[in-house]
Amino acid sequence: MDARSILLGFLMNRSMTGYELKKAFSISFSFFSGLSYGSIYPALGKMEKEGLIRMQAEMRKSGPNRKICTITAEGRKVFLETLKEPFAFEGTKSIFLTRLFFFAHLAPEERRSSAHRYFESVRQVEKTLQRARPEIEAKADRFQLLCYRFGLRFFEDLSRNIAQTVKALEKE
Amino acid sequence: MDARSILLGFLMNRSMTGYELKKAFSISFSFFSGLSYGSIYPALGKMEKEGLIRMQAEMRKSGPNRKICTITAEGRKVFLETLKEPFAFEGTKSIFLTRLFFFAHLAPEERRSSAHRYFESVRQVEKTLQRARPEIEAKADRFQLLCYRFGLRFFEDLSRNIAQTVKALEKE
DNA sequence: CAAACATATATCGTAACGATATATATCGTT
DNA sequence: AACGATATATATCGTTACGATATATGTTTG
Repeated sequence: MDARSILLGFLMNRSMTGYELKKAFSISFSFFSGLSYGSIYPALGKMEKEGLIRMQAEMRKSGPNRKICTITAEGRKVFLETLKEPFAFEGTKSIFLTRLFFFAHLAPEERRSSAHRYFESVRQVEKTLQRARPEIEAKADRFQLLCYRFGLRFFEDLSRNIAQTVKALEKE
Repeated sequence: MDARSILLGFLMNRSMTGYELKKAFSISFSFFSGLSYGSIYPALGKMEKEGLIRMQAEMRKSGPNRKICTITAEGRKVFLETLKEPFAFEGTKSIFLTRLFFFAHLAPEERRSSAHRYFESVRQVEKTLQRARPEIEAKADRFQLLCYRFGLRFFEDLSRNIAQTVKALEKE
């Protein structure tokens, strides 16, 4: 799914500004998807032109002016069609494997420290996700909870997998 | 690592054409990284201008003309510097979780069939990777073998994780 | 002998990222 | 009261990368 479909997905529930859409990602969504403002605002602008959303400018006395985005009937239709399309595995890019692939060019000590530092960074993200549990459980629907649990297991597996690789690097 | 560093990494071992570089990906590298011609040729052109590689045009009587890329001393230096930089986890995008996140908008039967089809596509990639074993073991160095084994475990874990999610979708 | 496949390079439009610019409002602190 | 830091809010710019497409030659196969 491209940026536009994801934005439409969020707007299916309620109207939001570009800023709110960005925040929506950082809460429950960030560990498996994410969009920057450089993607959000151009996508919103295009979708308004195409009639998938409406944007109402709101002049406020308190705080900077906002543009509230509301999905149209056409937008809902397009989103649901996209969601119904079948989807298959997409090759995931791994910075760790890309680096490991060329590790022959590093000294043994550089390999070990580099891999270990990466392992720690993964553990850090894992812990952050674990701590987000109350926040996510308060807001998520049934399927978003499945996403969260998938994420927990994913990081558990990933940690174990990297640990095994680090171990293999250490006995050389 | 960006496209350029990966291309330099391959050129560390031997000189290659853009076409050969593309093929190098599809063998052992494709399941965790990959570049299209739309990335390769512009990146090679730029690196030649910057003096990281040399490109020798080869006029052949048999077959289309080629441009053989050779890494320079400066290119080797830049690659090794990049490889030595520390790296951390980068949020991985998952088409499965992005879809699952919005599954409330699908009918139960659509959810089940969609998730199951995705599961099958992952199994398919897993099997392809398993079958590539002899080919990879023949060419890979110690670290590239670690990449391969990481990949096998990764798909094993991923399959199990998706299967659990599919199971949760089925009992509703 | 034609079709299909493999070799080989290159560009175009589009999507997306990350950085940056701009502006207002609030909150804490000295 | 003044200051800096943080939060709210929109937008664009340069760059990277992808996927599709164009172009051309050579080889294999039905």
